[in-house]
Amino acid sequence: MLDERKMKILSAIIDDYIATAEPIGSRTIARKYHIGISPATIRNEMADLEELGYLSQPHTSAGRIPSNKGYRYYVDFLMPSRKLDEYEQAIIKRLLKKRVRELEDLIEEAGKVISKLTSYTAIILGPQLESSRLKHVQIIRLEEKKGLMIIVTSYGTVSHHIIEIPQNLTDSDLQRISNALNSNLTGKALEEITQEVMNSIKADMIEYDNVLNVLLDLLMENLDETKENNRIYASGSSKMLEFPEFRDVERAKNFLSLLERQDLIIRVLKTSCKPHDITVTIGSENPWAEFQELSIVTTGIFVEDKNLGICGIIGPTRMEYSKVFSILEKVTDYLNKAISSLL
Amino acid sequence: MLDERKMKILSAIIDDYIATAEPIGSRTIARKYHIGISPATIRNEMADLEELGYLSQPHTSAGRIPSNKGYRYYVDFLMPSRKLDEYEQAIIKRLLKKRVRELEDLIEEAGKVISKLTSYTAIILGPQLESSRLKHVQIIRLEEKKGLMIIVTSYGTVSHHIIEIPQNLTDSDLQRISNALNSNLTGKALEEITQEVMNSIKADMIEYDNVLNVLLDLLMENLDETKENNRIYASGSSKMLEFPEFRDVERAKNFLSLLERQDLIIRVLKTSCKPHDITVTIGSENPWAEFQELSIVTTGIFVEDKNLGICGIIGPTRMEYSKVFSILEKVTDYLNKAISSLL
DNA sequence: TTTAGCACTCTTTATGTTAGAGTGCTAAAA
DNA sequence: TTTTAGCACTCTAACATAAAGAGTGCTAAA
Repeated sequence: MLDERKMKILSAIIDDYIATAEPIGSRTIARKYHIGISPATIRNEMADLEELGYLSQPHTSAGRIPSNKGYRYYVDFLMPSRKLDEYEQAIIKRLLKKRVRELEDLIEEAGKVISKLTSYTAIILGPQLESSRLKHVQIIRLEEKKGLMIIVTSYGTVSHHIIEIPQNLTDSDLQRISNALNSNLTGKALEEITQEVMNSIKADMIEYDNVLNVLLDLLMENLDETKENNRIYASGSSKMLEFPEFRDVERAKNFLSLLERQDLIIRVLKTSCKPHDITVTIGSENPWAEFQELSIVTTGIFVEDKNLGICGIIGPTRMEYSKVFSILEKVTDYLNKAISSLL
Repeated sequence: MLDERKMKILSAIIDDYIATAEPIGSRTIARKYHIGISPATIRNEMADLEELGYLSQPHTSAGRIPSNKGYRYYVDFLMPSRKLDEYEQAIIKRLLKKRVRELEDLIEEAGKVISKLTSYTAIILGPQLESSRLKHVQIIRLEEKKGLMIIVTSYGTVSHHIIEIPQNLTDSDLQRISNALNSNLTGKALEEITQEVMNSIKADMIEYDNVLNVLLDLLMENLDETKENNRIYASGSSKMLEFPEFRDVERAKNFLSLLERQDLIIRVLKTSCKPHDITVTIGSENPWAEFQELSIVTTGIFVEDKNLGICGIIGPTRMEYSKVFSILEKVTDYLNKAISSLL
């Protein structure tokens, strides 16, 4: 644990660096943040902080910048808590008022709000449906041999799939099959609906024999597709180019291509996100090398202990953590309320 | 009309500039493209071409670069037609094989293929549903007071909307209403379903009186939402940063924020796209100033004379037009086939 | 323990210089 | 009349050099 004076200095350096993106020297600290000690003393303390690993120096005669360890200490102990200003409050409140009828739209809107308010890139991972329960299945005929299979989950997500209707099933057959599927499967978690369950349904309804087989296989397939609802919504990526960190086009390009690698982003979000808490992953704390100079702040969206998605922000390690925390907290707060009213 | 020698020179300059992004001088042309005349003669011709507006000079002692007018002439008269290589053929063919069951997925895939093959940004505007016909409407009950309204169009697009089911309608009521809606509305183009049509249905089914009113209003609302299916899919934007045109971060940022302005992009696509033809809009030919240094190549996706979407490429004016044309042509070709088989 | 003073380091910015590419013009050649 | 060689001229990009500025670490005094 650092002593109070070191904390003050570290805090001042990080605050300043977050604001200016420039290495900061002893003189500046003494002038701008009146800690009541001379630059020389600050220099000594800074040398200590560097030795302890909280700061680093781009080159011998430059000021100091925070290291990842420094940011970590800042986030854990030093970061001031921050109230939202009226503008931010207003924008977030408007989220709730938007006429949104589906979970996915809501989540997308939330992403836009977050990126708008923070200027960082918001990444939102849609509802994880493994633990959702099946609410309704229905097969509707569209044409002679084409139908629509609709799957509704307890999270309010709807997925539809155009399917081939085998042979000459009548409409009432379809209805009966739909009913049977519903009475057997409704209320089950998606992950509980396994091949065995399907087999037992098949056994119960041998009258339809292989026609049913085909439909059940299709359902199974579509359920799997539904489960893997790993759609992510990223918004506000162009704003990131305003940060001096990305003044170099090469870096900007790397960042943007990173965002296009959906699979990687999904894994990162999932590993970094701890339930019921805002999690920060700073630079090299991230196991993927591509994120060396980026920080990720995530929080889960939970309603009734169900994980309905992950809300994240990705930005340079020099990030306004304090602002990001306050906004992320508020948005997920509102999101939770909005979702509850939606379910 | 230019004489043949001027055409050759203009052609060489544009080909070279497209490949290298460097102003090109008389000496280089004489060396690389053996037209059989000396640099001095080429210089004279270049001065003529500049006076005619086909070329311009970044500064007095630099080579020439094509002007917008030059590109226009190139695209209209000079551009070599180009065959796809095997790799490109293979990638495009794979499009058809992808197991895709919905129009929108297909369109999205096509966008990815285009951006992959061209390295420019592909922008695809989803099916314009105004002229599509209603294929099926159905209301399904999910809970006591919640239902799902499903709208299927003749283009194979499905849209669903969670709605409140008013009062205590029974399931068979819902079925009857669905049937009535279907028999009255199926086959009608979406744009034909007006308030008047709705009113006449209301008149036919007074038994349900205001309950029906509510549902019909909801349907109307949702149809409107369905019609405005202006979803665009952009892919491959990060690759654009590799072009020297975007080596300046400021330009890169402008380009990326441009892409985020969906409404503008939609308008641009719609105005630039002429039916059944590949259209090129070069730089300032575009009425929107933001596109000064960009070119847009678009083509409509038509099946049975119905516009099912617009396929576009956006890139720097220094674009490999020839390549883009060949790829765009082939992709929409395949797309048409794939869509026909889907409908 | 703190601070003033100072020599030293390193980057950034400005300035000047040079090499190279390309042009336009003129006069000779075809 | 058209083409070409030659040449003076222009402009940029690249490099070297110098000066200014910011910041440090160390020493010695407070």
